[in-house]
This record gives sequence, structure tokens and C-alpha cells, in this order.
Amino acid sequence: MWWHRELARRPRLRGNRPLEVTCMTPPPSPVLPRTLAADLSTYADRPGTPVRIDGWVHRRRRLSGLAFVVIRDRSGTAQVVVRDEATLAALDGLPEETTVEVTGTTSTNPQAPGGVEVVDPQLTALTDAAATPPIELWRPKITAGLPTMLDAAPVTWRHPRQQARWHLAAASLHGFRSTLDAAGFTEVHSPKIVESATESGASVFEIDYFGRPAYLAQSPQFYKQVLVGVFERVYEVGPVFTRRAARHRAAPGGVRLARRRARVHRRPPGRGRCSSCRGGGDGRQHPRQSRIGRAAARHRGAGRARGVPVAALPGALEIAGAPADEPDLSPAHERAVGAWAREVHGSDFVVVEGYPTAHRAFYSHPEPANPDWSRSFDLIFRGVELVSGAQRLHRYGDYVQALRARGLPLEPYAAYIDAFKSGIPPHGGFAIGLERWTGRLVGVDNIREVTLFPRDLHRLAP
RNA sequence: GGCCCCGUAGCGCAGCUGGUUAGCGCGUCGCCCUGUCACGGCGAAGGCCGCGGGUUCGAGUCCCGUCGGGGUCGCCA
Repeated sequence: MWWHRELARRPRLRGNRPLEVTCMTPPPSPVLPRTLAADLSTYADRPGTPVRIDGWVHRRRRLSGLAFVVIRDRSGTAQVVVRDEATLAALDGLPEETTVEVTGTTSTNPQAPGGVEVVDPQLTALTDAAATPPIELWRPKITAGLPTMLDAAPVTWRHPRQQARWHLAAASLHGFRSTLDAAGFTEVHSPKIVESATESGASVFEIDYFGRPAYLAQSPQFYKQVLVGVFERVYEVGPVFTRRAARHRAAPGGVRLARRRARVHRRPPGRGRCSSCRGGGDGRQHPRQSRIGRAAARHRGAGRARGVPVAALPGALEIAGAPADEPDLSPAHERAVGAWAREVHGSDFVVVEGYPTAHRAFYSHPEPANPDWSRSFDLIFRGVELVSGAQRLHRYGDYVQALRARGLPLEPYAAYIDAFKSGIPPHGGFAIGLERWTGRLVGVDNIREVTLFPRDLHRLAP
């Protein structure tokens, strides 16, 4: 039934195709124009109109002399009422999830969901009778466990709730793109196979590239930095490949939205009022030592933030009840800071900024007045780190110095840092994990529930 | 990498200090029900109790190993 139409197949390049835009759509019907299930209610004033609905048999409910067949398409569900003997018998050959074309007549009925249903239908199977799926899709909620859901992913995603989750992801992608496009950003795409793993050097996917070692890209960051030197403002939406050593936290792949822009030399925008400077308890000089922890009670009530509260790291640690010399927030501490933002500021988001330079990657830009601290931030959403970002070094000399300070050799990074000899403007940016965002937004227990086809240590299919 | 929990029918689970034929709900199949919408009623089929070893007269149950799943802490950007 579905046919595959490739658009923009133009570039006939030798070697691999850098980008391909494809789409899938059902063929046009020779008979009646198709009505989407969700649009059936618009026939409330036109009973008796012939209509055609295409979709899946969502659920059959057989009574003695009639049957209700719920048809599901991309828009929702519609009720079809079968009374005729022969069609009733034919329903036995149309189990749930079989694709069918239904032609019938609209009928208004207060007992029908949405007030309009299809009567006197003809049902034509467009595929063979579907096998019984392991997931009971007609239930309001999926009752299967995670492994079952993932094994049956092609069917699991048909569940209306699952579909809604991905629609949310797709809408987020759209919002990200349209916002940045409007701000003068250019969308780019970077190679996913790279020569060396400069980002962390640690957990990467090594692959065989025509007989020599190569790696799956952990991050498009280098290419974005270079392209800031071309477009000033760039962003990319694409997969990243990170390999976590931890047994159960492994989540290679996943979509990240990342942007980078020129001329970021201030701290990230935010409310900022909460990160007022003051001497902290750990004796270190932080450029904006926060008093949030101690003053949390006093901020209560006054802190109905319209924006997002911003906490400097020492203040955030204090809020979380963590030791003042921790270089980062642990997951438990992130939860505590998230709860604080919710309670005190009524915000699901909170920015934590100013991490110790020594504990961020070498390319992080230090505060010029206080190089022990970096111009970096995390955005915490409902207690989990959602966004990580920083201003990055943009001068060649700074890179050399940063690598030397860490005792790292220059040679492996040559290809990376050489680009900064050619006038890359000051810049910074951030990245956000799509699934982490939607997962947290809809409140799933496991991020894989919002990942279309997740990969983990043991899962390579479907 | 440490610690904790779980693998029993297509799906979700129960099965007590070891005991005779391994149960329940949903689904599936059959019969019945003229307005269901998580429809309802009656009946049936469906199991190498993840895998390997051990203890025992006897193991779904106890022990060891292994594979797989989940959680948590650590490591790591």
C-alpha cells in the first residue's frame, strides 16, 4: 500500500551521499477522496454523505447482530458500524492491525464517539490479515514492559499515546529550527565518520574505514566551531554516538540539537538576580558567589520568576546540600536543585553556571578575570541536566596553552586547533538531547520509551 | 566497575518454610448477546518455570555459574 517516493535525489555524487531527503506517502485513491478519521465529525451536518476512510483495524467489538469497528489512521480513530451479514462474517478475516480501506456513508448518532460514524460500510483489506501484536494497542495505556515494547517497536509506536510522544519530539525539532532560522542561523550537517576522537578520547565507537581506523562522531562541535567562521550562526540536528562504559546507562545514538553562535562573551542570559555575588563558604574565589542556599527562604514568594533562575555552581551545591568543593552536580544534586527551582521560583528550569575550568573540557573558555572558573553552564529541567553549554576558546594560542596546562600532547589535536589560526570569532553554544527533553517532559520512566529505535549495549534491532 | 531487584503461557503477574495435576487477569480460538466505546456471558487451547550444573527421595522454589532485563552509586563530558 505505501509507496516510497524519494525527493531530492538529485546529487549524483561519487562516494557516499552526504544527505538525502526522503518521504513516504500513500498513493492517491482512484475512487472517493480520503477522509481522515479526525475529520469525520465535520460531517455532522451532512449525514448520508459517501466517505472513504483508510487505516488500521484498531479494535473490533462484535455484538450479536452488529459490530463496531474502530479504524485508526494518522489523525485518530473513527467508528464504523457493521450490520450486514456478509460484512460481519468478513470481519473474522480482518484482525486488529490489518490495513483496510473503508467506504461507507456518514451517519449522525449521539451514541457515536464524536457524534458521527460510518454506516453500511465496505471493508477491503489492503494487506494480509495482521498477526496478533504483542502489545494490546487498543488499551488506553500500554501494559507491556519495556523490553517487550522495544522488541515490538514498529507496532508499539502505533499506540496513540506513543504517537503523541513522538509528535511532541517532532514539534520540538520544528520549534528549535524555526526559532534559530528566524534568528539568522544556518542549518548545517557535519560528517558522522571522523578521523580522530578529539572530544573526549575515551568512550568512542571505532569503525573500520577502508582498512584504517575511524570513529563515529561523538559531537558535531568541532564542525560547528569551524562553521562559525563561515556563517557566524550555525546549528545542527543530528545523531551523536557516545559509548558509555557503564553497563546500564549505555545509550549510544540519540538525536541532539546543537547550536553554536559567534559573539558570545557574556554569561548565558537568564534571570541572574539570584546569582548575586557574595563570598562563599569554600574559600575559593568565584566570580559570582551565590547566596542562594542561605537565602532560599527569603527568596520564597519574591521569586515568581518569569524567566529562568540562574545559580552559580557554589550556590547550587549549597542548595543541594553538597560539599562545597564538588566540581559538578551529581544526579541527586541536580534533582535537589530542580526541586528548589520549582518551589522557590515556580520554574521547571534552572541554569547552573560557572564550573571549574579544570573539570571542563580543555576547549572551555575561562573567565578572563578568574581563569579557574569557566564560562560554562548546564540547564537543568525538572531535576535532570538537559542542556550543557559554554563559551569555547577561539584563539589558537589559547588552545595550545590549554592543552599544555593539562599535559596533553598537541599532535592529536592538530587538525582541530589549526582551524583557529584562521580567524574564528569568539563563540559559544550548547547542545540538548531530544529524547532527554521529551522523555522528561512527558514523564517516562525510561528514556528509551521516547526513542524511536533505541540502541544499547545489547540491542541492535529493530 | 560496586551494590540491590527480576527472568514462570502471546502480554502483565501470583506461586509461602522444597511435596503429588504450576495458577490468576488480559489477549487468542469457539459459542451466545441489536449501541458497544478497556463491551458483556459461557467454554477451550496455550508452559523444557531464561540456560547449565549441584544439593535432595523429590527443585519453579535452595546453592553455584552463565546469559538477559531493571534500579542505584561510582567513573566519564
